[in-house]
Amino acid sequence: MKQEHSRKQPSPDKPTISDTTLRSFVGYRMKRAFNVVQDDLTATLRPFDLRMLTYTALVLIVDNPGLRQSQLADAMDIERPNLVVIIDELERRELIVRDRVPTDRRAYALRATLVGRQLYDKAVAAVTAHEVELLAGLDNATVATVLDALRVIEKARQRS
Amino acid sequence: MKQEHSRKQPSPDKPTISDTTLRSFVGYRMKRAFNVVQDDLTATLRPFDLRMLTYTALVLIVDNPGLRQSQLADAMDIERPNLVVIIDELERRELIVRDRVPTDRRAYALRATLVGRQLYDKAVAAVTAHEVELLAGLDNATVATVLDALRVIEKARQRS
DNA sequence: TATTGTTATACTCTATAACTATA
DNA sequence: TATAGTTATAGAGTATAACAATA
Repeated sequence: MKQEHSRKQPSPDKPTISDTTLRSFVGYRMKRAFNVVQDDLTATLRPFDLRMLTYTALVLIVDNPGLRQSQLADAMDIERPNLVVIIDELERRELIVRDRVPTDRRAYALRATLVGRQLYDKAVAAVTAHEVELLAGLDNATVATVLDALRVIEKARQRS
Repeated sequence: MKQEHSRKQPSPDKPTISDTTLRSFVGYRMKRAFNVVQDDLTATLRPFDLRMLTYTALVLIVDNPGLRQSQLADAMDIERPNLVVIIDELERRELIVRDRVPTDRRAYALRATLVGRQLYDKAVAAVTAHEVELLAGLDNATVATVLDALRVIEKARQRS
């Protein structure tokens, strides 16, 4: 998924396509806005050789030293098999280590290395800076309202 | 992408993983919320044998009769090659037709059939109903604020 | 030469089934 | 039996290069 959504400049000759019906859906607006956020994130993480998934995994491991792969998969809302290659990559780059858990020799305790924590610091700072720029057009109260609304939507699934 | 994000019930024995750092990012919240919205959309469209992409294409064709494939690809923000299979599927199901454009015999004018318009009506109604349910926890002013903020974020890419 | 639609191809993300080694 | 991690595999969504037909 190269996912760069290249910006086409508006071609002034062709008639514009109406997406009025779709615009009335919050889901459609969320997808379009999220595409922009994700493209920005991808570009921001590229200098660190991280993708959204490797970044997310690294952050969660730094913040939760010793967690198991199955816990991490749960937290990331992905299946265990799909986490394996992500962890493989982070381990190969010596950003994290897989420690055997003495009390349960089936499991691995994941921990970040010093290099991993240093990359974490730089990547989190870069993503923070880019988000500030991306949200520059919104005041703090609006952002707070949006975050709150997103939480309500995220939790809405359990009611269904 | 089966993408059902199965709800795991909280396991009360295991320690909970902290995602405090990630929660501070709007992008992370948007992804988690959008996953819920997309899962709901997928489930809503399943009875109509539509996916998000085929649904989006059908809506845009009904709303913009006669548009070209390249225009539709632009509107959907996907590459032309990826649209071909989507249009193939809609045409095979006789929801749309590809009419040759007399003035430019390279291009196709896309139009919905009666069956396509009927499916459109039913699908749009179903999606609308599900969105109302999904947003039940939010008042109208909040939804309006969120929609406005999403538009600002979507447009923010052009400033970068 | 440039554009429209197409084919072929590859990469990423996701899901399921089945295996191993432990418990 | 059940669980943790793994392997193999398949299906979506996306991107690029190259082609034929037409402009």
